[in-house]
Amino acid sequence: MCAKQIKPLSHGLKQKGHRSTRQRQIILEEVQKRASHPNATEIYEAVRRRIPNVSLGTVYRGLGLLAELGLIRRLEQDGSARFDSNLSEHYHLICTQCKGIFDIDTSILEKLNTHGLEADGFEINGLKLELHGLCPSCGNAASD
Amino acid sequence: MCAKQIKPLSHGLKQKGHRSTRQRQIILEEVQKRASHPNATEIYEAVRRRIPNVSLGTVYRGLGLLAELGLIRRLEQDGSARFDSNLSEHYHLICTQCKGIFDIDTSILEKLNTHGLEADGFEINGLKLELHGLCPSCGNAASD
DNA sequence: GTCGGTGCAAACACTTTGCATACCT
DNA sequence: AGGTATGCAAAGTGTTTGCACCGAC
Repeated sequence: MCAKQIKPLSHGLKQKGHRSTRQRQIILEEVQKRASHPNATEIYEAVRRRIPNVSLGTVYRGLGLLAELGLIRRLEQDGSARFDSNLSEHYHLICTQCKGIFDIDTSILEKLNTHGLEADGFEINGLKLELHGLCPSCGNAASD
Repeated sequence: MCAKQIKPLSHGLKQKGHRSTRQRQIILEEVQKRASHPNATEIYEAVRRRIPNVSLGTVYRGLGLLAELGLIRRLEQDGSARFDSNLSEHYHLICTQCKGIFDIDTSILEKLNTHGLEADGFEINGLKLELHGLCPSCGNAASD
């Protein structure tokens, strides 16, 4: 009982009849290793350092499955997918200059009012809020 | 004061040395005509009904220019660009079922607290907040 | 052994771009 | 007239998919 063996993957996968494979393990590890919200190509290259002949298709399928199972989060930036292993509720700040994505925790709402973010060195000049849910007609259809 | 002749396009364009063309006029009109946040293909097809041999490239270039000049807003949904002629500050609700995009005005923040949106028939189950601005390192670099 | 996963390459969807011609100013 | 905008088609980018083989269970 020494080496800490994390097994959230096989657990999560097998529940739904999916298999735990070396590729999926490593894809998950590589996403978790980065706080940088990597895109599929970045993960592909990282995985390829460990499994040289892994295919890009496998990485895309793996990332998609992990996101579907809720083991990672899928973001979208500049029209391409990015992935985040931070599952806690948080928001993102996108730097308009370097295009970096920074995690901002939910206390942002307080900070926005108190100018706390400026104290943290961030300079906010716009925000985009998307609500996800059901519109009236889909909501009604669902309850038929 | 009968026929309302809107001329924001030529005004906006010429300021920066761009030309006012039939294609751009019609592209703008077609975006303004829709509250549905159309994508480039939808606009292309609408424009093509009026200028049958317009090219998709022209539509993309036109939409990009109009967005750059601030005459329309560019959104991003499911990895493809969408356009919105509603320039007032507002947010979006994306229906998880029909994928429709609905405009929500800024009083949403109040409504979120008071469950006012539910009264409007929307069922919210997630939100995505993106802040846009400068991260500490880009902010510092800019002030050098 | 079975059935889902992988590697590979082709196909896809969306968008951008190079170039000769057309047209706005 | 001069230079920007257009039409057309090709190229680019990011992502998905079909299929034969491979490997987890």
